[in-house]
Amino acid sequence: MTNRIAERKLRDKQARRAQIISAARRIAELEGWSNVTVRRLADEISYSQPVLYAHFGSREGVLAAVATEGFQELGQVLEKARRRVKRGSPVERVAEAYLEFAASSPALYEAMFSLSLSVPFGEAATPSELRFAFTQFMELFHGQSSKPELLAEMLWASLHGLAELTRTRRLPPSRQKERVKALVELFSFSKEETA
Amino acid sequence: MTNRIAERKLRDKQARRAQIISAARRIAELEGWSNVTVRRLADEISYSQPVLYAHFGSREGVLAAVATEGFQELGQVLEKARRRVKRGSPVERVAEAYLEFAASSPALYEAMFSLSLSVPFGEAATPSELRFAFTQFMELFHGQSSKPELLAEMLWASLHGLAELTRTRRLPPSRQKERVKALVELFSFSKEETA
DNA sequence: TACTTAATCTAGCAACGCTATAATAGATGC
DNA sequence: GCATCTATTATAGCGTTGCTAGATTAAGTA
Repeated sequence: MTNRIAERKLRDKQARRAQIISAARRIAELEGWSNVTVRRLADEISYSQPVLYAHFGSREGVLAAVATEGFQELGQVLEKARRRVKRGSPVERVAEAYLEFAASSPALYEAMFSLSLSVPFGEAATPSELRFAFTQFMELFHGQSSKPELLAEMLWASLHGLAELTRTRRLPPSRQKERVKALVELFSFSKEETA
Repeated sequence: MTNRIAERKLRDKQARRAQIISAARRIAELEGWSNVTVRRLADEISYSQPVLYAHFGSREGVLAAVATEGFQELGQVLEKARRRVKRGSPVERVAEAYLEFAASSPALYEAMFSLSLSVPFGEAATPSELRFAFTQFMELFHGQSSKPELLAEMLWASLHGLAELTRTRRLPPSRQKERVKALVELFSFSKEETA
C-alpha cells in the first residue's frame, strides 16, 4: 500500500476523531452530558455507532478524550496568565484565569473533574497534559516557600472548590472577584511566613 | 378508619423509606452509584419497582433524599467539632471533621456534591439541613472578622476542593494532615489581618 | 478483472428509568 | 360473616441506553 494512502487514511481518522470530540463538547455545553449519547454522536458525524467504538472503545473513552483536551487548554491558559505581565501578582492572575476557564466552559470542567473518569493522576501513567497544568501551580511557589508542592496543592484545591461550588450553584457567582482577592491575600501571607 | 391503623401505616411507610435510603447508601459505598438501580433497590427491600416511585418519584429523588440525610449528618459532625473543647483551634477541628466525614463516606459525599442533583441552595427553598451545615462555618468567623460570610465561603470551598480532589484520586491522601495544618495557618493569618 | 482485506452498517441484546393497567389485600358497611 | 369499596402492590411493557456479533460494502492488490 502506498504511503500517501496510509497518510490520507490517518488524516481522515484523526479528523473524524476531532469531529467526535468537538461534537461531544458542543452538545455537552448546550444540553448537558446526559444528552451526549453514542447514537447522538454517531448522528452528528453521519456515521454508525460502531465507528465511535473503533475510535474510543466506549462512551467513557470519548469523555476521557474531551477531558484530556480540557487539561491541555487549561495548562495553556494558566501558563499564559502566569507569564504575562499584567496587573496584580502571578497568583492573582492564575487564580482569575482558572476560575474564568471553569466558568466559561462548565461542561468541559465537569468532564475534567466531576465525572469520575478513570484518568490516572499523580502517577507514572499520568498524561503529560495533566502534569503540565499542575506544574503551573508549582511554578508559582517555586523557591519562594519551604513547601512549594504543598502550597500548589492548596491553591489548586481552593480554586477547584470555588469553581465546583459555583458551577453547581452552591455559591452565588456574584461575589467571585471578591473571593479571588481574599484567596490571594491568604496565599501572600503564607508566603511571607514560610519563606 | 381507626387512628391506630393510620399511624401504623405511616410508621410502615417511613420504615420502608428509611430502608430504601439505607440500601441506596450501602450499595453506593460498596459498589458505586451506578449500581444503585431502581430494580436493585426494589429487590433489596423485597418490593416491586413502582413502590419506589410512590415514595420518591424518581431515582433522582432517592439520591436527593440520601444527600439531604448526608447534609444533616455533616451539620451535626461540624457542630460537634466546633463546640467540643479539644486540642487545636475551632477552625482546625472543623476542618479535620469535614475531611474525615468526606473520606469515610465518599459515596455519600459524592451524592451531596458531585452528582448534580437539583437540590436548591442559597435561596428560600434551601432545606434546613443545608443551611444548618453552612451555619457551622459562619459561626467560626462570627464577629472575628469584617467579612465572616466571605471567610466561611472560602473555608468551605477550600475544604470541598481538598475533599473532592482527594476522593477522585487527584491528590494523594497521605499528606492530608499536613494540608489541614497549612490551611488552618492560612485562615488564622487572615483573621489577624482583617480583624 | 478477481481476490483479499479493511471499513462500515444493520440488527439486536441486556439493562436502564419509568408507567399504565391488572391483581390483590385491607378496611368498612351491613 | 359476607360483600363492597378503596388503597396498595405486582405484572408487564414502552422507549432509550451502551455495546457488539455478523452481514455488507468499499478499497487496495495482484
